[in-house]
Amino acid sequence: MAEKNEAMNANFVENIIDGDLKSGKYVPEEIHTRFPPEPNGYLHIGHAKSICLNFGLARKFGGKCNLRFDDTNPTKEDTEYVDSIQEDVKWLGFTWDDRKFYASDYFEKLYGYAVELIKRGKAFVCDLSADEIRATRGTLTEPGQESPFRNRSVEENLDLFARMKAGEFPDGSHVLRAKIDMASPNITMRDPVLYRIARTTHHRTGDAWCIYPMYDFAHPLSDAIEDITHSVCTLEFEDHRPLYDWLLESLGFDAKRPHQYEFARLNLTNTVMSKRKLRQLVEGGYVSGWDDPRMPTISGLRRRGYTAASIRDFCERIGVAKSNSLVDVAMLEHCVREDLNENADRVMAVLEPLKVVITNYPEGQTEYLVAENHPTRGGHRYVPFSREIYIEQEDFMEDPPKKFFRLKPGGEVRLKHAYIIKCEEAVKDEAGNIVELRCTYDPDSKSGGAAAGRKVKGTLHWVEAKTAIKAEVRLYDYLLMTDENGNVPDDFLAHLNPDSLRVLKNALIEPSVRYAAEGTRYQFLRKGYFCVDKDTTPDHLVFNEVVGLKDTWGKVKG
RNA sequence: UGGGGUAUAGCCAAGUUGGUCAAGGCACGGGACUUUGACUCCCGCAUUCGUUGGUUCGAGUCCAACUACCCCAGCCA
Repeated sequence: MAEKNEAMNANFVENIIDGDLKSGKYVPEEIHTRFPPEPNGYLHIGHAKSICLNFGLARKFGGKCNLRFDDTNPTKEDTEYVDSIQEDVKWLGFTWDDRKFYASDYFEKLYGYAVELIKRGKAFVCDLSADEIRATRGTLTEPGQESPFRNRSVEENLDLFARMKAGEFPDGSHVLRAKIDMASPNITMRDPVLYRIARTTHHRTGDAWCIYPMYDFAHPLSDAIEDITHSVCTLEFEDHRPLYDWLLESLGFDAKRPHQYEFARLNLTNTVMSKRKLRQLVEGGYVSGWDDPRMPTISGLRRRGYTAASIRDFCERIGVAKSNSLVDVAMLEHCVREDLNENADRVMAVLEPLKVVITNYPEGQTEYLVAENHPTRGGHRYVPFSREIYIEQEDFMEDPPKKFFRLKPGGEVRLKHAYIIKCEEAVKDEAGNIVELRCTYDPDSKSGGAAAGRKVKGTLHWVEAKTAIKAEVRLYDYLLMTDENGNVPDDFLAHLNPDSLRVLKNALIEPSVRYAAEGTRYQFLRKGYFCVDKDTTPDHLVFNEVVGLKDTWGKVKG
């Protein structure tokens, strides 16, 4: 299925690792990456790209990939998220074995490194307020000014830092800063803050600490502690690489220390990807939750019916590079279609039913017709057929355009797995709406029968009236509308698609799916792929549309 | 007259040290097949690699200048 990518091109990170292997810097087993989410939100398809890259690299080279929660900011983090993140990574098909770590595991060691940095004269405690630090940082074009506390003695810094840790100072009164260069053109290097005081209960360390390391300090050291060789992150951290290197070198890590490499994050058409915007959609009630099937979250895609394999395949196909890009969501859809075409059983469901009475079919008779479950993988089931059936409303037109291969007055059409029928009459109500079709069937045209060879142009799906199961079917369209370039404008809430969800309460489905388990995926013949939703109960089936079938006719008729 | 990045078809994206190199996928168009207008299968889709110069027998690949876009002034990550 979706994993036949041996021929895929290597991305630039693989090339770098290849180089490190060829130069003898590392042997394959040493290649070590990590996926470092902050547990402050749900994972989305953009994270999937990073997960596939990091775990994929380790798998490809025979190394390891750690799962590491970057939990250095207790004000935003919660165990709710660490649980969902683990579930999502596992579901995507990756394992960290016994290598689940937390930056908070290293708080003690990190503190030690900070002390060492002070001893080496490369960090100092600064008493400036946040506002003062900001005011003295300079601008993009002007250098900053050195803090008046920059030249404190090592002893004084050690004492102050210990007292920060001991809780002697109020939040915000002191920070530990690296002593680098206030005139650096790279703002990240202008004596960056390494530790801040925050009396917040941490989801894992509780109230043990009142000082917490900043990402820039914790990340490179966590990487080093775990023997990470290739620390892959997104483009916006490119400016931080000099600091990453400075810290490791200042603390004396050797030539095999970790190195940071950056790639472009994923952008998708018709989608927003930032945690902030996704949160707005959830909290504003625009969607039903983080796992709303229209959300680009892993949990949303999973509920929608996307397979893990199709998401992995997608991540493989889009590649990994350094240029900002916007991937057409059609690529993602293509990946599920390909997977489900191969792996989903076919079944017949009529989404918007129109009753058909076959007038020359014996009243009270029911026959069970053989129906293949899959065109190439085989398997079969029996579907009931009798005098009254339902077809799709859109499959009948009283006055159709040219090339309409479906039912029309006097026209013939094949019923999949069954007979050829001919439309004799369209029955209307007082308002002129077509409410029922009266047809005749050709008994010799039975599917698989001796005289089944007769060809008619169209083939329709259908369900038998008495045995059909009523179901709720949820049809989806893109949550957001885009401009001509495929971009969702910044005021995305003004571009919500009002028709992103359509609920059909009167769909009718063949009886074979009555006991389908949550998560089961089918192809509803001629319509698309559908997945049993978790809202399903023993007497109420609910399906989500995963993705529609490609529809050439839809394009023709416009 | 801050720094860091990126520019190859509508969208992703390959192009090792310059020499049939303009891969592949998505989308799109045409055709074949079809008891899913699906699938599958053919065929088409950049004389051109952001621009302009230059080096060279030869440049997407080297040099120069220019242009466009993205990121950075959290005690967020």
